[in-house]
Amino acid sequence: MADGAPEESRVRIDLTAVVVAVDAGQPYVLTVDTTEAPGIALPSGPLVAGQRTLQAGLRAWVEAQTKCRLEYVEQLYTFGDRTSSPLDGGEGVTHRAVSIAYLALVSMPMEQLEMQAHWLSWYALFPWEDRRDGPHPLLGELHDDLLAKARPAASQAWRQRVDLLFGTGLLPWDEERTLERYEMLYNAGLVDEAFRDRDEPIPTTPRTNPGVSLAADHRRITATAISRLRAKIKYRPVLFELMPPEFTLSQLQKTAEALSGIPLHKQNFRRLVEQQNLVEETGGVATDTGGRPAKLMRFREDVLLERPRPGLRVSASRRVGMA
Amino acid sequence: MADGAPEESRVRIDLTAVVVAVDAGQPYVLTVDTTEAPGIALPSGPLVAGQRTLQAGLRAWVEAQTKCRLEYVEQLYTFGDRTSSPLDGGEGVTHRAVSIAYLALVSMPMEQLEMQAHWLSWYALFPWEDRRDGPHPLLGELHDDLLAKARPAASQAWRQRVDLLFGTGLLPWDEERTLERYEMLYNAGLVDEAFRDRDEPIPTTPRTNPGVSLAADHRRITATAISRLRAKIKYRPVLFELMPPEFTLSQLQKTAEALSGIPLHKQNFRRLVEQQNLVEETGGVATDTGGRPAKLMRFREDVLLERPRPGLRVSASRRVGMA
DNA sequence: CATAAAATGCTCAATTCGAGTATAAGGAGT
DNA sequence: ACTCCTTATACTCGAATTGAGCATTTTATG
Repeated sequence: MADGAPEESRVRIDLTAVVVAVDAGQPYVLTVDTTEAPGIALPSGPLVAGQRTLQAGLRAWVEAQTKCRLEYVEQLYTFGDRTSSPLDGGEGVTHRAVSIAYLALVSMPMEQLEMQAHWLSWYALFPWEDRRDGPHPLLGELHDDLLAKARPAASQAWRQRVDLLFGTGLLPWDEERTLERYEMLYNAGLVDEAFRDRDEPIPTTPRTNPGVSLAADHRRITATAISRLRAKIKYRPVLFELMPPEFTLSQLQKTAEALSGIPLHKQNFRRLVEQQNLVEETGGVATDTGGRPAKLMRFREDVLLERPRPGLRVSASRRVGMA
Repeated sequence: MADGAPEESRVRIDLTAVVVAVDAGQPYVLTVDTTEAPGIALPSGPLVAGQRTLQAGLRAWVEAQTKCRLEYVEQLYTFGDRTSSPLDGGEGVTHRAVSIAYLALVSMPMEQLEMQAHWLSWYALFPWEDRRDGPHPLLGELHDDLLAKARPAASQAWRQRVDLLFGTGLLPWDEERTLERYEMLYNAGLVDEAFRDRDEPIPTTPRTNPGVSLAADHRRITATAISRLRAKIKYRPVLFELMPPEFTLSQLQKTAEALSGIPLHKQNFRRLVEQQNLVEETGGVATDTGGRPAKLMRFREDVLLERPRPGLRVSASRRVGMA
């Protein structure tokens, strides 16, 4: 146990937020512009003395940088290994930064954000993760590029893993593996960060960087958030954190599809929501549907007390999405 | 973004490990004896300069303190809020510790541990979590004690939540909610740590502390590990990290039961394992079963490349366990 | 008033799942 | 060798869940 060794070094801790919102069926992350190279980053800042909890520190930073007030917040992961370059500051004290990342969900706020803050579509970061209209055209290219990276020796296992993650083959697409897919692309040198992190020039030869890059390891952190969120909507009612107080079942479905990136079977989706008793009618109707008006619903807060693990076990339609 | 403010404070980071092993159908955590009050703690130590990654630092500490070499390691959670007492050190530098907790799985090692290191049965820490022979006798008491804590105002919701977590009622037991149960007990002042953390004397009046206490927030960290592990065996083949190279299906089942704390239906368990193609026969048989010899199995490493989310979707027998 | 667009309701077959029954193959005791 | 006990393994059955599609209702639009 922690002998108070003199060698002990205090490191800097950054708090980083992936703030997610969905608007008009599109998912967004909250970003801030920076003056440095990549230009776009997640809101973040160092943990400072005054803050009573880590979360409080995070909220403060996000509000300061974006004027966005957080609601639901959960811890994601603590990064300390890779991208934070171990540039020692000098005399015995290590300056390596550890960053604690959080996932926050807000229902799209109408308030004006800070000037330098923007909502960035998360499929701008990961185009291949959007399969709502079938596999993304980019997927084929990525698949080929990845296979080209195989060292002949391990090529069998490599090929299998590529197929597993990017599934152009017989294996089903697993939408929760966003992080693993990003990491595979990173390791294969198919995203710009891979070169940037090693201070190599970004090659322009065979392809263009698929998706927008972010500062530091922020794109990786965002991938972590997506993986987590896509998994979590299946067993916890977090989806409702993204919804306005009243919504139609179609809007709810659109939100679920936006997050998971796959099309859902409409009738089965309703069945799921209803039999899980997640929502109740408000009495009102939405008439701007373009067809039969939809009943307005609200989340039943007390499901949290009733059901052991409420959530929407969404799964892709078998046909659709494989078009 | 992180303006290099002078106010910025460097905090101390502890790396803490929950090392899990299963032996003879019983789950254990690796502990070290300390000289301070609670006497027992998880292996842990501060993050120091030399270590290249957080995991490497963790492995080093655990090996140094226990002589146990880690295999599978995954990050659990970063604690910074609660129990780490915010005793400021003085002059502008905060001494609050953040601790990054890891879950490690090893197949029970035969090597001798360090003197002060021991394997502690995790149900010594959380007796109520073991329902392999039906609900633990302690559960009734806990349930009553918890209900007694209800402020009359919120009593309805409180009662529901108690029932949801400790389910003496109609709701099914959710073995994954170990952490939430521990936290409820903590908040209700039913575990000793609740008083210790506030420097209050530990009351002896109504009851005895259910389960063994650990140093600092280590019991909470262990609860987090259990929750995570119980969830994870359902969708990733982590169970095999705890098994010897060859094993029988019964041993595998015993291990699954040890972790999840619930009895499983034997025939269905085999069906699951087989249809998931998680294992293959080695050819050998185990004759020390006390009955018909069992075929020896080994884990099929390549399932990691084949199936999208291999795991054992274990679920309790409906009858058994409610005895 | 016909038509299009959604919303909502219902059916059906294929799996999956919980549970139970039946059979096989050893060892221990007589 | 035979009986009994114990565990392993095989197979069956009904209920619940799930993927998919068809049918009907209710609006707005032209």
